[in-house]
Amino acid sequence: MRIASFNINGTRARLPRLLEWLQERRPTVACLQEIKCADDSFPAEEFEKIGYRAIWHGQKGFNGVAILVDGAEPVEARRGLPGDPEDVQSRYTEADVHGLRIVNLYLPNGNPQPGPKFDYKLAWMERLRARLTELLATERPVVVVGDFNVIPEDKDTFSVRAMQNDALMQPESRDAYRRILNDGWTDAIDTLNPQGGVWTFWDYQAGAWQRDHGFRIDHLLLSPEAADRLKAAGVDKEYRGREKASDHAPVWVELA
DNA sequence: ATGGCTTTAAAATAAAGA
Repeated sequence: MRIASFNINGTRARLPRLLEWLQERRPTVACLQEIKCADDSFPAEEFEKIGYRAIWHGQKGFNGVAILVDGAEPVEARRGLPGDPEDVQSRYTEADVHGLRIVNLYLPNGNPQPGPKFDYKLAWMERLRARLTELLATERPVVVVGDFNVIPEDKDTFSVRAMQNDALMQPESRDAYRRILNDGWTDAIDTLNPQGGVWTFWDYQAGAWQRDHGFRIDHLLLSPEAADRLKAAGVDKEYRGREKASDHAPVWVELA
């Protein structure tokens, strides 16, 4: 089965592109971020028409995550990241699909840094680590995907210098990501591409796509029970070059 | 680069993104 993650940057603006990708690539599970719509305006029926059932956690204007499953009903296991009752941003959802726990997240960007948005990002990452530790303890296959907004290492960006002051690659952001991995998660794309140079995001500005000025911030993390089943992982890069594309490309992992 | 585009919301600009 193939599990994909795609920051689509607006469901309505991107709907034809999204339906096209689903039909061409047919992932078993498609996790979406930045659906940018309220719960009652998510176009679930458009996905049902092509055979996908969905759960979603929307928010008017920005954020928002959804999990789509080919030919089966995702069973919602959690909505929202625990640890802060004051946090109302829609960035986290979990579902059970075919014996797997799927975690879909949209981690806060954190810019500008330093500042309250960066503090929120780091606090969110600690809350995430706490929740993922609970999931590791279940000793079940768990797949954690999404837009992490973290460039894990220097090999994951076209230019360290261009990004050096960005929240995505501050030492605090990287350390928090590393702490999560060290708990026992496998970064699927990094494991299969240890040399780096794999991008999942290209800015709309400054001809970043044309110059291949990208970086890797969309990640697929596997619990040990899921990592045992890892067959392949990759980026559907060509979708970034299409008309009205998102600034992210889909990423995916294939499990036995 | 002190955001060079692009989205949403909403009716002209503003916020947010990475």
